[in-house]
Amino acid sequence: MQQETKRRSNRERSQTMRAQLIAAARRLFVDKGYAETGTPEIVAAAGVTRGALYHHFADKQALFRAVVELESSRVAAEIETASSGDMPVREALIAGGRAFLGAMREPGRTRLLLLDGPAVLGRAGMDAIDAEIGAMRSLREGLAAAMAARVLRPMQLDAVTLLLSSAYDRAALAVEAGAEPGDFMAVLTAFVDGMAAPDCDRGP
Amino acid sequence: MQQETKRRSNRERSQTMRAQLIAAARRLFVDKGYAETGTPEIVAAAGVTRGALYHHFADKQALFRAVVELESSRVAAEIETASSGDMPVREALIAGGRAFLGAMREPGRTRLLLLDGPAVLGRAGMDAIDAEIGAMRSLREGLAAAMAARVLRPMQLDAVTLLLSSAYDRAALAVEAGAEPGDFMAVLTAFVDGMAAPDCDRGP
DNA sequence: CAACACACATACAGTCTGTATGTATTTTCG
DNA sequence: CGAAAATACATACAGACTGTATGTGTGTTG
Repeated sequence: MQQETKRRSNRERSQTMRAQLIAAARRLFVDKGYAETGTPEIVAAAGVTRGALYHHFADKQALFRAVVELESSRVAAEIETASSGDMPVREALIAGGRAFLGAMREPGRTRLLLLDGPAVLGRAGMDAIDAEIGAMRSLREGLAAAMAARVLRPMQLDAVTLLLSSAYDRAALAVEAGAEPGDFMAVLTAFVDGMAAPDCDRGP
Repeated sequence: MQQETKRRSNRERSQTMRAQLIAAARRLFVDKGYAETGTPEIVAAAGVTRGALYHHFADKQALFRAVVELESSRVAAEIETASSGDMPVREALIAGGRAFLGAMREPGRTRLLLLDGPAVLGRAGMDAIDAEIGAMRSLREGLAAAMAARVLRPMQLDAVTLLLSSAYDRAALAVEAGAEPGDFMAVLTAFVDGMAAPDCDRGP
């Protein structure tokens, strides 16, 4: 009986330890929220001590940030997979939005990204993450393409992106709370069409 | 030199004490956020002890809820003052929205109502307050009137209210961060017009 | 005016965060 | 290869905070 979990390189040890801590923290942050989750509980769930945590992360907030960044990138990946095909810009926007709502049904994502995230990291901090590696990045690109193709009227891109993104966020929260996704998709589509170039052709 | 702050009725003592605690807590919650503000600091600012706090409020969260409810009602009052005149329903909606953005420039309101509020009280708890005594109440009524007047297409009222409300919230955050209010009002107006009844007459 | 309820202060127990310090393992380099 | 340095992690500690229990004085009530 040999213990094969010996002789590991430092890089590998760090990687797996960080992953373990992030995974354990994610579970608890999702279940109980950031404020109600203590670091002793996190390290117990990960099977290590607080020394490991504070060696790899500056503080509890830095660990939370790592959890949020990972989750945010996963949501973005799902969206880009769903809206990558070469479809018309308006339909790509709608498809991306639908994919976002689907991705946000993964349990805990709304709490991490829409409730605790802004409060713990600040709205600016959360926006920075969202705009760089999160869903807002895809949305912004889609909107820019739609404006370039004259499908949408020219408007301040930042403003449009923020407001539409925020509406999608709230829709994700409502859907999680049991609302009918169709009702919200209808309104979101109306929002998009409200910015359409003025030749007045809404769908059937 | 008589001390005239003697002989006070119990009801009056409670009222002023609650008001003092709420005012002191508001200042600190706004400056440092809910999590970073301790109850010792709050009672010191109010010139009393923690005994008073825990006599009038079940816990720190209950005090925060009282702060949020007061602030929420003040915002709603400003909105209803601004959109009460008998103007056309669409213009009343726009005016109410503008009043909301104005009211939210009062320092600290975005943090209380849009960042810490949802995280501390939960989205459902915050929605309950907002829908009953906050800005969402006015918005919902305005939208219902617009649909009844066939100015807006019939859509799920809850969905429309939530999504538009959320977009206004984000606009308030952006304006506070230094963005141009006009850019955001333009997009918000486009959202409203996207739900307009299909006779295709947007303003100039 | 006596009994009671209320408003508030003080004291205490438990828990959490961040840091300082100690130890074992890995990496670097003469 | 072996000593020195760096890294990974554990343990111990100080300070702070929350909520509760308890004590005291002031208004209220029968």
